[in-house]
Amino acid sequence: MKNVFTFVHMFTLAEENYMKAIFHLEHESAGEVSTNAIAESMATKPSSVTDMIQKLAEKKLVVYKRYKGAKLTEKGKKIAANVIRKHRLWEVFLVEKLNFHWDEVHEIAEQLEHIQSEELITRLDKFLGSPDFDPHGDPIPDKHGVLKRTEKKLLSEIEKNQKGVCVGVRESSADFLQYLDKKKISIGTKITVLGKEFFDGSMIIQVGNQQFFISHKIAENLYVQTL
Amino acid sequence: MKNVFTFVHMFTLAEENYMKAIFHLEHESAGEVSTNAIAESMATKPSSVTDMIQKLAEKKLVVYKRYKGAKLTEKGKKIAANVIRKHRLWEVFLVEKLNFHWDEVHEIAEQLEHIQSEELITRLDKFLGSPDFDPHGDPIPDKHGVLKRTEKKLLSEIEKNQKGVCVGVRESSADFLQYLDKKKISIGTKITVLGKEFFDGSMIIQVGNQQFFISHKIAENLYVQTL
DNA sequence: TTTTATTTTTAGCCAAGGCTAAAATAACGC
DNA sequence: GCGTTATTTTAGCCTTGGCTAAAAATAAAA
Repeated sequence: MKNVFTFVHMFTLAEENYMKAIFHLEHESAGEVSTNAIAESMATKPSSVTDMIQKLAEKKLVVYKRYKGAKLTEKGKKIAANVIRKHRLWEVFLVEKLNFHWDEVHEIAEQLEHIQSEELITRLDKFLGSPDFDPHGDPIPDKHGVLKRTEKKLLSEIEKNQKGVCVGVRESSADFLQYLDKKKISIGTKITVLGKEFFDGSMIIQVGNQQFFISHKIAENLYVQTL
Repeated sequence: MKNVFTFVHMFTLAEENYMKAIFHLEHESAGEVSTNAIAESMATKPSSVTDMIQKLAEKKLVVYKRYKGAKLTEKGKKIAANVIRKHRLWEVFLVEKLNFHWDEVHEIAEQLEHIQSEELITRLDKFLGSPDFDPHGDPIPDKHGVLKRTEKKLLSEIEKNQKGVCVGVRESSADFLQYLDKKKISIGTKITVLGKEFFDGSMIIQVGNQQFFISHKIAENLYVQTL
């Protein structure tokens, strides 16, 4: 079977970015995605978003009804997943091969994800050993656009005395990633919840032989797989 | 000393492509580069070129006088050399690491050369072992924009019974590169001129243990270093 | 249900980077 | 030197993807 991403049409940088944003927003909360939500996530204006989703609707990449938000079509979903696949593969490259730190790669991958060559991605994937996850623990869609679903929970959701292994981050700002580094937390790190405060959701956790306090804000941005 | 390519301003894709084209044309024949020549090399219209070189002139990237063509300033030259540096480093990556063939890499490198991150290029260069030449034998400018000058001649310029080692190609179309492959000629291949026809410039050459005829057109597109 | 607030869309404008057609300048041939 | 030809520039238009301001639709509150 031929690679699903062999499209006749190419898409502009802007189009790809819109589809990617909508894809992410659909996964955060199911159903239609609002114009405002897209605008906010892309740091642009709602009026610009309306323009673009109308164009995408004409190209059958999203389903759109006035005032009712947008939703990717199957075709749109596959294109978005492919952009995300490229983004995450490049992040692996940057970290594994060029020794970048996980908080430095996002911006560069935002550019690399738009390079147009399926052959390039096929070879890059092979070169990297066909990784399943990017350096932040996010799953890499396969060449058909399928995302491996993982059994991950937010650290904030797990109970006192339970253990988990860090599998990803919900937010990947440099600030947050640098905080995690300072605390020696990275993908694969084992975390034990020693105490949990009901009032504000803060926790005392054990990482290696260190025990320390973390706020709810931290706990709700860290994905773990319970052990 | 700080890296010369640490510019405050970023340039658009179109601006970078124009500077690159002018850089190449200046190296083909010294002096000002004509509007028409730029247009032809970029497959665009002379009127579009006039527009752009006027913008580049305002930004002090080229020197321009109406009807007199354009010439890169020192700043423009450095920017162009940096784009070329990136292009050629990426070509090395594609061939050496991803096992692309030398006739497949140009298009992809045309896209990759515009990725903006000096740190990325610094690390890529190191990862590749700081190569001096790209897969077509073209020299890679150093981080200050300096091109190593090489003692290369066209095969068509060397005399009967002389030997040379192939160091590059003047033209790098897929057709030409595939012809060379068929004849088992690549960078590093030793070539001996067994005979040379004055009338049409054709030659009989020896490559490995094969002897064969080549036209002038081939000979004037192959760079060799005489032995 | 009516008013008010919020969200979304429309209308009209802007810059970048293309294009064509026509005008201006330079170069060539005699 | 003068007309013809080739090159270059200008003027005006187009598309993409932004923006603001105002209008319209929906949602929330009274």
